[in-house]
Amino acid sequence: MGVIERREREREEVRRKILTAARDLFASEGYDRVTMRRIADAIEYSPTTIYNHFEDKDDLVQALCQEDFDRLFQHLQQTPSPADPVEAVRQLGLAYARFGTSYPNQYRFMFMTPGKFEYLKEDDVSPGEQAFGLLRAAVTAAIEGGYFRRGDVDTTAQVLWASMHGAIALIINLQPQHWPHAPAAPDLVEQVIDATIRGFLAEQGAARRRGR
Amino acid sequence: MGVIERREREREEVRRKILTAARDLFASEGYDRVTMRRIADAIEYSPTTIYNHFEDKDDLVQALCQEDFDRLFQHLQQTPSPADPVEAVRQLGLAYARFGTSYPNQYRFMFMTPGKFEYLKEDDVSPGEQAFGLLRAAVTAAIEGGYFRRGDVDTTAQVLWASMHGAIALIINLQPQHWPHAPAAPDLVEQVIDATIRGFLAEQGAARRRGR
DNA sequence: CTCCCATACTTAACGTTGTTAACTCAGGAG
DNA sequence: CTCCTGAGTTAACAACGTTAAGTATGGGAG
Repeated sequence: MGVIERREREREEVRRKILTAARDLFASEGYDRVTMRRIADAIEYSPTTIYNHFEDKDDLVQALCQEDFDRLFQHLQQTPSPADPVEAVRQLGLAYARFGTSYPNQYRFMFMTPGKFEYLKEDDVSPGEQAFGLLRAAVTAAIEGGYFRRGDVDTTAQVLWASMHGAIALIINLQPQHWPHAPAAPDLVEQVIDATIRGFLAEQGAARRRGR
Repeated sequence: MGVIERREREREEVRRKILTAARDLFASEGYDRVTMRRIADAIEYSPTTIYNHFEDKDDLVQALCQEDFDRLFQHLQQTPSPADPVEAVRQLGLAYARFGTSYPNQYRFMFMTPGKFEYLKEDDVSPGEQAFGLLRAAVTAAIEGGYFRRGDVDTTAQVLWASMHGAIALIINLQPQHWPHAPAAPDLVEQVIDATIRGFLAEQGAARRRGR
């Protein structure tokens, strides 16, 4: 009697349709420019149908966000990790920035919409924390290898995160051509990650890096 | 025949009423939570009246933003500037962060709303550019004094700005208690400015700073 | 086969939003 | 006194998120 399984599969299928349609619209427009009605139009259902699968717009968009965190985690995990711990941190930062600038609308919603982080408490290990864990691990390696100055791992990781976030946020929010004396976008990202890394180098690490 | 002057004065008065009412609501709630009707209620005029003074909601909120940039500039200008150029940069960064975390809604709108920067081109020297000019000047002094490594002034200033912006953005958008292993808010700000400054110190500057 | 009912979906509506067309009406100009 | 400018209001529009009420479809029970 696989009827209930089939039903569930069909239900999941509609849910997927909604999610992908919403993601497409979302990726090209912003949060408030995407309306429930337009999502419904895109999948050729009535607007009310969406409410059979999601509590409200916030719920829908949070489900989307959940998946995006997973994508981010996978994106970071797939970047090759060089043997040099400092270079590994650098590559991780660049990959993070690549994600943010490539999918500005998703990034905006993930990290720049106030009060959207509650669901992080739901799972014990959310994708968001997993992603942060990658950075944490890289920083730990850099500290223990003597490249980074000794200090709190979490704080160091957070500072790196905050700096990169700032670069990404500026780039995707204010069109660079409008602010004073802007360097090209990828340039800013590299300058920020390099400067922040330099700020954490131990004397020994700095010497080693100079010698290469 | 001062009648037209009086009329103009009255008109300006209503305009001011709108602006201050909008600012109050705006400061306590977000951009989209403040409606034209509520602003109108607050000043005891009909909603349509606002449209006699401002093109639309964006125009109103941009006028508000204009003023906020001016406030930011004055806030930065009023912070005491120590003789040590590095310390001056540091204090400037901290003052900037204080502004951002004290007025999160204004800050959000100034720097985190996409495509709101067009008006920067209107004036030759906008308050935004003036504020950036302060940072630029401080950085120039630090470089010319031999404290900061030689390099493009604008790029260095932008990196400092981006880093601080990242710290502020994280703090005011995601409530810190929700992210993993968060340091206290002012701590993060200090850690970020210190790390970034260290990243720009010339060897000579680092030595001088160590010796104090 | 028939009745029934759960479930997926739609239609139609409500209240709220930004915005505008059409008006009222006071008061100085001629 | 008449006219006209312009600030302000009323009433409405379309679009939004959301919901109550209704329709159909299709498998299980008698």
